[in-house]
Amino acid sequence: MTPPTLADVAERAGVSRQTVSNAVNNPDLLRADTLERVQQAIDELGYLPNRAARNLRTRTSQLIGLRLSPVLEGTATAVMDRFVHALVWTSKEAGYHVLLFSQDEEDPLQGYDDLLRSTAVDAFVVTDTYLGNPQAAWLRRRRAPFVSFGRPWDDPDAKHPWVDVDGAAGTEEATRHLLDRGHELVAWIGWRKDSWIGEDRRSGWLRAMHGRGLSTTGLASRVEDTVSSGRDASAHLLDADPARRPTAFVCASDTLAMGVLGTLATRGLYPGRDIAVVGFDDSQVAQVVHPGLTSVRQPLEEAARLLVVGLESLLSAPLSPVEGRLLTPSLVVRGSS
Amino acid sequence: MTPPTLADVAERAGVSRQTVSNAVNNPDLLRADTLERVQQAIDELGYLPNRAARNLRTRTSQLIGLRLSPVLEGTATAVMDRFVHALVWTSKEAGYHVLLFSQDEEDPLQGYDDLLRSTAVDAFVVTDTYLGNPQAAWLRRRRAPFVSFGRPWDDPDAKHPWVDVDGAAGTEEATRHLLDRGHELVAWIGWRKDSWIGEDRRSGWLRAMHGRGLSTTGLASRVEDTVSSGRDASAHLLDADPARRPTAFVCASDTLAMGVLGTLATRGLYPGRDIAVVGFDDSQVAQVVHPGLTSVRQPLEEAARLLVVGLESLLSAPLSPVEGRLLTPSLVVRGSS
DNA sequence: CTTTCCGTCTTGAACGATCCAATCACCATA
DNA sequence: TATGGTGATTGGATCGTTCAAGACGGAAAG
Repeated sequence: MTPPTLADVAERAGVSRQTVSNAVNNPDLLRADTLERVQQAIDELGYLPNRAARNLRTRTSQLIGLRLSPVLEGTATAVMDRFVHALVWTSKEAGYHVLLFSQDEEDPLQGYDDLLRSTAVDAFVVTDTYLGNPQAAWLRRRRAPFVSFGRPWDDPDAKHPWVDVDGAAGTEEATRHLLDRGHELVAWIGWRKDSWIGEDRRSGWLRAMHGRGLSTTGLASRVEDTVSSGRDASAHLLDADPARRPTAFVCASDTLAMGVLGTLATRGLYPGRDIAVVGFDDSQVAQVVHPGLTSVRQPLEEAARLLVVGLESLLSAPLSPVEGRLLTPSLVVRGSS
Repeated sequence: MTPPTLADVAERAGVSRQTVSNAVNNPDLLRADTLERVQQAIDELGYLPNRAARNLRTRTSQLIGLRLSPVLEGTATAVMDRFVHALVWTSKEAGYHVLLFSQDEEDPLQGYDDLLRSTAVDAFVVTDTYLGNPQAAWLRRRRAPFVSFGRPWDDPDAKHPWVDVDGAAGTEEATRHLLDRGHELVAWIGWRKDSWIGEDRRSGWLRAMHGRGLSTTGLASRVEDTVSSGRDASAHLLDADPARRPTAFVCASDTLAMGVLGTLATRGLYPGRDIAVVGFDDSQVAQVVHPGLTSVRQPLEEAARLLVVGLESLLSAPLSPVEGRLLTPSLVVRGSS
C-alpha cells in the first residue's frame, strides 16, 4: 500500500541504507556486483526516493515556481501557453518540475513570498518584466534565485540571468519582407509609448524604413493592445492622407493585426492582395485566420531551454557570472502578405 | 539567511515546539493569551512551516498533478489555457498548488507513475478522457486519487469524480439560436465518428433540427479537426445540392468554424449577413476574428471549482459516494450569426 | 482531604531521505 | 607476518515538522 522505502530496498538487497542511497545518487562509489544487486532490488520493489524526505534533507524541492499572468480575454496572447509547455519540457530534462501559482489581487508579491518562506520552490521564472514591475527588484533584495524571460529594461546592472527575444529584429525583418515585396508605405501600429517592449518593436520598423531611405511620417500609430484599437487605428491611417495611404501594416501584436484585418474585411479589401498585414507572436489566431496572418514568431522553446540552463548554473554556482541572452525571432509568412 | 523554524518561534515565544505547531494547525487548543504571544512571534519572524518537513510527516504534498497535453499548432485550442488558470486559482483557495508535467513520448503513463511513487503529488486532474485513453483505468487500478475533466465515456461505472460540459446542450442551443433567426438549412461540421465528444455535440444539432421538424439530410459532414478540413467541408456542402444549400453552419470546434469563415471569405460572402457560422469553445480566435465568431463557451471556471471540490472530498473521505457533474455551456453571440 | 477530571502545555519519537565519520575487507608492499 | 592504503560499507545524527503520550495545575466531586 505505502510505497517502498530505502530501508525496504536495503533489506531486500542485503545492504545498508546508505549503500542504496549511493546506488541512486553516486553509483560509481559501489562495486559493480553490489550495484547490480541493489538495482535489481530497486526495480523489483519499484522504489523511487520519497520526495518530501529528500527535500527536507537536501533543502531543495526540485520545483520551479511560475506565476501565471492574468488571462486577457479578447486578445491573441497564446504566447504563454507555448512557453509554459516549453518550460515544463525543458525543466523535466533538467530534473525539475514546474509549480504554478496565481497572482494575489491585493499583493502581487504574496505568492512569491509564501513559496519562498515555506521553501516550496528552488527558484522562480519571472515573465512579466514590463517597466515598473516590482517582482525582479523584490526577488533580488530577497536574494531569491530567479531567471526572467524578458530583459530587465529598467535595471541595466541586474544580477540575474535573463533571456529575451529581439523584438526590434523581428519587426525589422517583417518590414524588410514587405519592402522586398514592393511596398513603400508600410505603416506601424504599436503600443503606447510607455511600453518598452512596444518601443523596441517599433524601432525595428523605423530601422528598416530608414534603411531604405523611406519616410515614416504619418505612418505610425500607438494605441492600446485591443482588436478595436487596431481596427480604428488602421482605418484612420487609411483615410488620413490619400497621397500616403499605407499599402502594408506592421503591428506590435497579432491582436492589433486582427483589428487591421477587420478593417480590411469591412471595406472589401483582401489581405495580402490589396493590403499586406504582419502581426507579432504567431499566435493560434494568426495560424487559423483566413488567409493566414504573417507573423513574427518567438523562439519560445529555445528561450525556455536557455532559462533552465541559466537556472541550473544559478543554483549550482550562485556566484557565477550572470548573462543575458537575446534571441532572434523568425518571420512566418502566410497569406496576409 | 535560512528561514526561521518552529523551534525558533518556540524559543522566542517561550513555549514548546508543539505549542507553536498547535497555534498554526489547531489554534483552538491554546489559551487565548498564549495563542496571541505565539502568533506575535510568528509574525515577527515571518515564520511559515517548512513544506518538505510537513509533507514528510503528514504524507501529503498539497500538490495536484496536471499533465499538459501536447500543443497542437494550427488549431484554436485555447481551452487549456483558461482551464489551467481556473484550476490554479481554485486550487489555491483550497490550499493546493498545481504541479505541471509533460507527457513522456514512449510511455504516456510514465509521468504519473513517477510522481506517484515518489509521493510528489496528492492527486491528479486528468483532462484527456477521449476513448481509449488508458490514464483513467490505469490510475484506478493503481488506486491513485484523481478527478477528471471529461466524463468516462467508455466506463459507465467509473469510481472517480468527474466534471464535464454538456456538448449536446451547447450545440442544441447554438442550433436553436440559428433556427430562431430564420435559418432552416443549418449544416453540421463535426469530427470523425469515433470521437465520442464529437458525436455528443452532433446529437445536440440533430435534436434541435428534428425538434423543429427539419430534415438533416445532406447537411452533415464529419472531418478532421483542422482549418482546411473545415474549409473543404463547408465548400462541399455549399456546392452540393442547390436546393438544400446551407444558410448556416454549426461546427464542433472553432477551428472548423474558422475554416468555414475562410470559405466565405474566398467567395465574397459575409459571415452573419450571407451565411451564419457558430463555433465551439469560445477560443481567443473567436473573440478577435472579424466580425466575431459566435461560439459555445464552456464554463471552465465552474468546472475547475467543482473538480477541486471533488478532489477535496476524495482526499478527506476516500470512500465517499462518487459523483459526476454535467455543466451546461453558454452561447456567446457575435457578428457571425 | 483525597480523588478524578479537564484544559493546557511539554517531551520523546517518528516520517524517509542524506551527510558524516568510522569501520571493515581487501590487496600490495616491506 | 606485519603494515599501510584504498575503496566499499556501516551506524548514527540530522533536516523541520506532526503525532502520541505524559506532566502539570487547578477545579469539581467524593
